[in-house]
Amino acid sequence: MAENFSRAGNSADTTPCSACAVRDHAICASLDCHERKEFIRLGRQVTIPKGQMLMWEGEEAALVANVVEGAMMLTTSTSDGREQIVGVVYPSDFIGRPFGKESPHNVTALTESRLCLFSRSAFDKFARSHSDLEHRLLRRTLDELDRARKWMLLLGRKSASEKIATFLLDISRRLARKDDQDGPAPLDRFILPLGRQQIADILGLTIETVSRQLSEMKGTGVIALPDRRTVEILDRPRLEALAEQA
Amino acid sequence: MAENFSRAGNSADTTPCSACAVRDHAICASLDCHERKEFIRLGRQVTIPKGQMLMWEGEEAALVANVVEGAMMLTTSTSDGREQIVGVVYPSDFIGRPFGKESPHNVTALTESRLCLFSRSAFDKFARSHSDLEHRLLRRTLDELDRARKWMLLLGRKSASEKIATFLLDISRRLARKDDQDGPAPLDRFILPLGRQQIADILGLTIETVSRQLSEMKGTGVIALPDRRTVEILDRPRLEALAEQA
DNA sequence: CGATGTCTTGAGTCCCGTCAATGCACGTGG
DNA sequence: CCACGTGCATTGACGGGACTCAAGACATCG
Repeated sequence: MAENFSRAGNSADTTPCSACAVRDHAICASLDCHERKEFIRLGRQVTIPKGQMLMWEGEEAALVANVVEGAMMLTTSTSDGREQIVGVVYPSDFIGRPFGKESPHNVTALTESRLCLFSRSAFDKFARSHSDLEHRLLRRTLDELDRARKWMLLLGRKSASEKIATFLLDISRRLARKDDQDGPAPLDRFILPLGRQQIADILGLTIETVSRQLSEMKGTGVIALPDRRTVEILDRPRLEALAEQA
Repeated sequence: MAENFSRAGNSADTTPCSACAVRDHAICASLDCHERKEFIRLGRQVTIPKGQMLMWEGEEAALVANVVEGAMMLTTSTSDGREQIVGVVYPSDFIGRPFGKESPHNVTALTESRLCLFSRSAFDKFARSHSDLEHRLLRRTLDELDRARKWMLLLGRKSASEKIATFLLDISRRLARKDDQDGPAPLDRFILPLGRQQIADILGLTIETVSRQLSEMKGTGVIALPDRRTVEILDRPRLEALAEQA
């Protein structure tokens, strides 16, 4: 299934990890030099083109991966086609469903992405015998759970304008460490890895409502929209007020 | 803080676990006899009265626990008081935030509940040195994450009637193993551990909409409502159709 | 330069939230 | 025992916020 992805790893390079940008942030950080060599032999580096799906909801969960570069989304949908994005992952994040039979959601590349890809069965076995790796995966999963639950408050209880404001603040924080090597300060200007429809699918809105709310905020001078993919936050305090920050 | 909870453990009983109903389902199942004795010494059994809050959002995450009996809810709220229930836990489920500084949500007893309570720091230390326990906690957390993400689809994309139908089916499945020792078959008649407002807070609706939808379903003969806390599913296939099961 | 996909804007509708009154069960005390 | 208060739940009337449907604008690319 994944055989047609281009192999990015150069076979002359014995340790692709040494040049890895996310080595110290991903779950691999728990491994020492020797373990890492063993681990890397189980997987391979692949590049996924924008828009390509890597895992399917309900299919066998055959793969897991670390995101090295790019952005991907996790989605589910109802039988009649309504979609909901249930997560967006960035470099150093982990994807796939360890210790599970089937994938609980679709995984699709939002931008061209580089991954460190493993078969789930090999990963599971390795993880079970390296408890530091499991520990790190546990912490990551607990963080993801917190994030998902916080998002449930947004989906269930916030208005369209609050949703948009919260989304912009959230993404400005999450993009901070990646696009520029800017430190942890949130960005005031960034390029969305998502189109309008995808923003709608994250927030539980329609594309028209997203568009209208963004135009509204542009009109009141809270943000600027230099082009359709770029957002500039002009008045962060006002945006935070709109988001009803908890 | 938790000093005023009644101690349920009888000091003459050296192994409260031997009589524990959830011993083989909770994370403790990963421990052998010796480990379990060591583990139990770190914690204590407590009983929480209905309505009592055990953890507060944003407060220091000082406690973790296994639920032995009863039901509890996890909630968050906006600064202006809108509430969202982000999880409901039943016997054998785990609560609290290991390896974290602060609790990400409130935890409140829906019914009188018995817990196996631990200080987080002691639990963290014990878990770090017992990787089977951590493994089991990891699996549980991954399951919870799947569940939370599935709920995001409901919150973001489903209509009021679909929400109610999905909720009823979900709770009939989750109550099955506990109320009666009935096996895994979902119940067709059960007592809600939640009031109307709490159902609304789970589904991202208002109490009035919940009430109207339930009355509607009662009117069409899909369910019966013998009293305000009891639900009887009369026509499960039709209820499943209403839920737009994925 | 069309062709196509994406986004914006407008007009109209409807679902669900809001406000308000009523109903029902339960407990307390006169 | 009934009167009364309290806390939930139900039901109705109404309005508004977000969805739906439908053009039109804009960008990108062959």
